[in-house]
Amino acid sequence: MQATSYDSTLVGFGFRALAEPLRLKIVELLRSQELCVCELCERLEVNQSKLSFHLKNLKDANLIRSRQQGRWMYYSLNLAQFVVLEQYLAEYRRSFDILPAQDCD
Amino acid sequence: MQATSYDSTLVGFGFRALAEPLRLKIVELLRSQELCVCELCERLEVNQSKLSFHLKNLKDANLIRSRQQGRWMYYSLNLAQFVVLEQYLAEYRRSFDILPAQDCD
DNA sequence: ACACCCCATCAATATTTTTTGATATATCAA
DNA sequence: TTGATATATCAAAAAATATTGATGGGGTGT
Repeated sequence: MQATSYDSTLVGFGFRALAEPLRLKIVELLRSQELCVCELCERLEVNQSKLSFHLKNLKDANLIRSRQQGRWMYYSLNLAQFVVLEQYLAEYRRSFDILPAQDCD
Repeated sequence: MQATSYDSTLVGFGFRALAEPLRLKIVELLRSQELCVCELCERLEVNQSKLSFHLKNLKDANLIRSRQQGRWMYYSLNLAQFVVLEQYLAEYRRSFDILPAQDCD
């Protein structure tokens, strides 16, 4: 891929974060609304510890942000990072110049 | 996410396939050229068995295609599936209407 | 036919990731 | 302060994924 500014490692972390079904559900829920952990627990029907693990994973991948308010922790999407991933993939769309393989023998 | 036509499961498989560093390297190599397994082996400096495992994974995710010619197997990108993933992410870019959380207490 | 080569697959092992349950921390309310 | 609640973290177990080395199928050339 030609010289670009993104960090391929971070992109990898992003895809890895989205690779888990529960985490994909989390971001899909957050797409319409910021939510607190307890709300996510209920809607996804998972225990709090498991949810916390996956939220941390998404946060490490920079896909979500957290905001504490009193006892509650609210999570929301970090859309900028979704754009980073989208644009990484968009580079592929522009691959008009893929060469056929050279014969191997 | 509002009603769309893609299969969220397939999208998940796609992200999962791209979540592995070696597989990301593979698709980045294929971006400029169709390549046979032996060529990929050399360039990535991995053994053939390992490569085969990851190629199968990418193929199951519909991200690459294979073409046999004689003894050689040539792999190339399936750009359409990259577009599917890109468009999945593009939906997030359009999330202007994310609501703040309702207070929990 | 034979020998050789490219690649896929398999079984065993190693590694990574996830789940679970327990515990810790921080906040709030009384 | 005390007790209750929300969330994070930790260690151990479980599950999923990846690696390795061996084997086998199919194609090629002799």
